[in-house]
Amino acid sequence: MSKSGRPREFEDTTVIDAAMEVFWKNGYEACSTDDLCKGTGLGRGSLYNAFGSKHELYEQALLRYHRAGIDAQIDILRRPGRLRERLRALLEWAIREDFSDAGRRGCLIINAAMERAQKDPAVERIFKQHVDRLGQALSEAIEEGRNAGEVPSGRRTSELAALFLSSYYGLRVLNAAAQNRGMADQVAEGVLNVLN
Amino acid sequence: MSKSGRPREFEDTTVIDAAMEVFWKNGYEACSTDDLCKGTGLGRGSLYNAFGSKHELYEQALLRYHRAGIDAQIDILRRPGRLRERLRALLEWAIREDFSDAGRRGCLIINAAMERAQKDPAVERIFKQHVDRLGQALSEAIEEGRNAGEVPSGRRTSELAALFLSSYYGLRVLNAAAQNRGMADQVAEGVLNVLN
DNA sequence: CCAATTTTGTACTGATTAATACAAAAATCA
DNA sequence: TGATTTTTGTATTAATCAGTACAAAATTGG
Repeated sequence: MSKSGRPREFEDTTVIDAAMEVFWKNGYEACSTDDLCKGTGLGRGSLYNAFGSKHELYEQALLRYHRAGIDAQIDILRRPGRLRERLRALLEWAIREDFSDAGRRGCLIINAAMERAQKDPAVERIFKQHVDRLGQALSEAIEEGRNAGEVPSGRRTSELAALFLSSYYGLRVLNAAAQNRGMADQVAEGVLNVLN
Repeated sequence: MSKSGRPREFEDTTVIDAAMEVFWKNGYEACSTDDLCKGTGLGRGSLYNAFGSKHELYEQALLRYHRAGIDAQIDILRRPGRLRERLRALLEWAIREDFSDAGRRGCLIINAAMERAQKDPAVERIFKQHVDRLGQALSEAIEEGRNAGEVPSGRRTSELAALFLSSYYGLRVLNAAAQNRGMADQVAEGVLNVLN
């Protein structure tokens, strides 16, 4: 064991959460290491000593957001009840997020993917995993709904899942950029009526 | 009239197109005025003399992309034929764009909106206009399809248009970030089967 | 208490940023 | 031709960038 030395004055997860807020608000390129110091309350020495670089901290923030977010979404999809109500709950959760007072930040994973997936393998990997897991959970929910007779025949699960997935991401993009609550509600209505 | 002085050695539209490519590839924050000089072939003097600032050039590039893009999309939706085929043509056009050799740039308007709509009124305005006009054209096409008996009854036009719109933007986001051709085709299939 | 170790804050680095200053170049008009 | 005007390229600016150097501070083990 190494001699322990001066103890850290912060919790890693607390700092990562604070950094997440900074990246969420500004994006990666438009946020400086100084913004991160101010947002986390750490000095440069501590921040670089603990996390190595702006990019490593970004990865940790994204990963943490990804894990918490995907769990929340999957939980909603696995709650008891009819398929239609579970899908509605997911859409309403997203709309609530996108129109919250926190101010138009959208979904950090989508923001990051649009800004950086093309040139940042870590971002691409996390986004793909996020999409994969949500798609998987959607497929399972739809299968259950089918077994309960809640899915119109003649529609494949994979195709319905793809439709929901794209609508869901489209909804979140429209929400983040256009902030039109009426349109958001119409999207949700249109999506759910696919099950009629 | 002012005395004419030394004539410009470039065409404005050509330079804006070149700048568009630079912004498209890099985004706004991650591209420097030097990148723009190299991409357009102009020196700093010419560039600033003609366009004023990085941001003004960005606006012009976005506006030009917006106008050309929305016209192309609306043209596709107004072509003769059944509604289903017109929608398919639009989706296939988008997929072709997103998987072209030009390399994973996605839709410049969506990229710009995700990066900047929140803090840049010009970007927000252009994005909203883009969405509005595409939504309008979708509604008109759906109405025509309805009159031709191609739309299942019990579905409102506004709601179908919102569903197509969100799916369309979601598709483009998924394409840009995940580059999964199989998923793209499934989305298209799922969207079109809403008309069954 | 002291050597060893780690964290912390600050000062600093060289690179890059958007934008400007300005003189030379190239045109028009008288 | 020469006064006037605009464009062009280059040099330069002040600010900001991500990251580092390093000594003081704070801990543990002996």
